[in-house]
Amino acid sequence: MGNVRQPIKKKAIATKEMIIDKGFELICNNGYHSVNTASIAKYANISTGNVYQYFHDKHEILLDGLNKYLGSIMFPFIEILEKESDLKNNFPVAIKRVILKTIEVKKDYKKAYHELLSLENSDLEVFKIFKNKELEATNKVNDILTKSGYNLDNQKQKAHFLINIINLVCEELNYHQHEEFNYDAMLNEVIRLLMCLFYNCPNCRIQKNITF
Amino acid sequence: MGNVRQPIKKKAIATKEMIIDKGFELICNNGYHSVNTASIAKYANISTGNVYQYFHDKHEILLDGLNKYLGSIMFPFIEILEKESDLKNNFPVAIKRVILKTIEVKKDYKKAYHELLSLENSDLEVFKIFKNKELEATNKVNDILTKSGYNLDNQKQKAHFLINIINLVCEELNYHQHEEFNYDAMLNEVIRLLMCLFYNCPNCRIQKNITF
Amino acid sequence: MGNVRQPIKKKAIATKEMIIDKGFELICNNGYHSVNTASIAKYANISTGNVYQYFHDKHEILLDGLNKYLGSIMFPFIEILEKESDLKNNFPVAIKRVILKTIEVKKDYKKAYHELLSLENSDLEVFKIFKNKELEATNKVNDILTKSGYNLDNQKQKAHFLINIINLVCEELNYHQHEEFNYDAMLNEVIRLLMCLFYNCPNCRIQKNITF
Amino acid sequence: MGNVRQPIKKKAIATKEMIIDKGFELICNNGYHSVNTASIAKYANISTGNVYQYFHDKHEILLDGLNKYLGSIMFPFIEILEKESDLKNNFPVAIKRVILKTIEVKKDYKKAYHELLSLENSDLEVFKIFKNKELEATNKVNDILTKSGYNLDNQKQKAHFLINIINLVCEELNYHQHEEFNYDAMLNEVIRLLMCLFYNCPNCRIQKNITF
DNA sequence: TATGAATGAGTCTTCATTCAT
DNA sequence: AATGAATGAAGACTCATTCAT
Repeated sequence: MGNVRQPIKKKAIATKEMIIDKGFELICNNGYHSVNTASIAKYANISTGNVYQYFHDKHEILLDGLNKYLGSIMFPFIEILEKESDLKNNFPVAIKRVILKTIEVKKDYKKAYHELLSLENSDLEVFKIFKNKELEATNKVNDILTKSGYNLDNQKQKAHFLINIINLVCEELNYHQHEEFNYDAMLNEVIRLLMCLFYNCPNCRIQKNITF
Repeated sequence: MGNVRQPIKKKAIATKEMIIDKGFELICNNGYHSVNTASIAKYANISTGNVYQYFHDKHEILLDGLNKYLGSIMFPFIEILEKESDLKNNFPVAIKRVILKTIEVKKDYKKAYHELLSLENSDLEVFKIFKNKELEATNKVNDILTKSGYNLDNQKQKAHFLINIINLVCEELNYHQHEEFNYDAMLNEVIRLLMCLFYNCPNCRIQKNITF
Repeated sequence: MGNVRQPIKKKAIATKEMIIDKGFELICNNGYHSVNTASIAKYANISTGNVYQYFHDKHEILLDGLNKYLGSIMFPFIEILEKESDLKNNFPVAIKRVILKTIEVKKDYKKAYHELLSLENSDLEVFKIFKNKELEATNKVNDILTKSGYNLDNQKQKAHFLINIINLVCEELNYHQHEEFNYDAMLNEVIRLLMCLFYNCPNCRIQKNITF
Repeated sequence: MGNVRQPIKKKAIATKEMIIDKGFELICNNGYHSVNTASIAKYANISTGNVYQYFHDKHEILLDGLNKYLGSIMFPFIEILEKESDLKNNFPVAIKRVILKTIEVKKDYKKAYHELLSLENSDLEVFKIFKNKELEATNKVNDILTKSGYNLDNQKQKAHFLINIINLVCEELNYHQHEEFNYDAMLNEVIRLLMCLFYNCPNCRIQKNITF
């Protein structure tokens, strides 16, 4: 594998970014295995060889693209949550709004979403980036919760769980629609569950003492 | 694409099954893209050309393998749950046992699990098989719940949710370990959540009436 | 690097040999680096892919070709020497005849000769094959000498030296002609030297006792 | 192919020499085909494009390097021989010393030696430079012999032969070691041969009159 | 002169599929 | 039905050289 260059001149830096952006776009839309370096070069308006000035191989383009964009594709939820000013006193309404907005944002990422999940599960390095981004997201949510006045046992795990639940719901609603399901009811159930998770529920408190 | 034969003689049927089994095994362990037809043929103890007597193409082997084995790989949970005799009166303990057993079973499927998730997200036909199997699983769980004496609102959705949550937890515990998390606490939280989902919780009942 | 097949059917065995023969011929005539697998395939009247059924890569074709042909290209001398019936009693005349015949045979290998020497010096595996063939040749010459009635000190080294000297002369006369040299005289000098090497020369016997 | 500049300013001359030196060093150590112009430029501390200010192509760097350094790599023997003051009266001891010193010097050139031999045999222009340098060396040795008081028939050819034999021995001892050979005996045989070549040997004188 | 970015033809290699027997 | 040989299109990557600044 040849050496790669660090772009120095302005135009070259732009070229490198262009390769990441266009390459990642193609990969997300058409699938990593269906995209070849020639098409990336063409789409980025450069020659094939130029790709290899800045990247060891096609894979590296993918990884750079993931590091640049994965957060906003997989966890747009964070940014949306950050804008909720009165989360603690208004949890169910706020969280429902957040979920619905997240679903909307994720609608644009349908193809990318599937392709990236596919890569996460077939490529160890991609998997690691996912884990890192997920951890980052968890920490951010935890911070938001703390800033919003929460101070819970196992709060970080709960933040993690929140993220996973939201993503699950978004997947269900955006990509996995089973026609016979009543998704509105499901959404309310989910919010009820999250209430149990984030608020002291006397019933649940009792259950806590049950050893299982 | 040549025509394929429907095997009639016993030996031919056995050959076809052998191709499915060995091919699917190789795909699960090494990845669909890394396995070529020559190695499948070799592993199945037949000649390369003979594969195409029974299958239009490599892809068909995958699909047949999925139809045959996907259920037991992705939803071993069902079989385990079926054996719990006293689910309703003993939910938290029973469900914890079920989860732990499921985790154990899934440990053996680590490679297959990732590869199949990868294919689910990159291959529409695989995706459809997943959806079918998931629906089947949901219906079975719903039946089990009914037989166990449950009669809940949105029971099917809840069954669906139960499956998703279990799978999420198994993934977390088997494949996605973040070192800093306390997985024991997380497991208990999950069970608490499932209690909220399957039992009337006064606190939650109140919340139900909140419009969000 | 993919797996290779052992040809089983007659035609396939012929195909493999054809690849070795035609590939080696092209390499010898045009140079290893100038020959590509496509041209080998074309010259052997097969498809590019078929080359890789029997060889891991281009390099393996070279090595197989060397093992098959290097001996007769580099050491045709042996076969020629074998035919001399009265070597011991007629050494100078016989050895001159052998040298001249060897030169004639080697004239046909001019291109091959240079290319192979080039590869010997740039490719460790080729180098090793050269060494093996050279040792083989040395042993054969040693046997011929013994059969011809020689029984000398360090006879094997002398055989080795004989080969090297012959090759040197052939190179000089066939490929390295400096116009200003009198090659006929040189040839006679060489034969004189070989006499010194293979016969008891009183003068030299004295020198033997000199410690240097 | 663009035109090249003849460097006039001191710095430019230094740059050109740097390219030759560093380029030739890389080629000798890593092989002509494995070294690319980018790495030569980098190693010479200039930019890629700048190489082409001084050289038409990569090949020209090689040729310039050869013209500059080939003599001292291939024929260090000359310089060593030049220092022997009493060659004629002390031939066997002197020549043995010369050979051993030459072997020592050549030990440092192992990689270069092979690479250059490889190029000699694959590149006609390189071949020509080799021939020129060899002729130069022959003439120098001839001069040394004359100055040392020799006045032999075919003295130039003998000088040429001397060089070739020395190189052969050095190769054998430095690079081609066959474990089963007794190299000390071989060295003595070689010196004995050279005695036959450079001194009137009565036995051999007789043989001279044999017509073969 | 010098820089480093850009070019694009060329090469090896893979593999699903088809063919001949 | 079965074998294993053959096909050939396609893709990743290299690198000497030229270009724009």
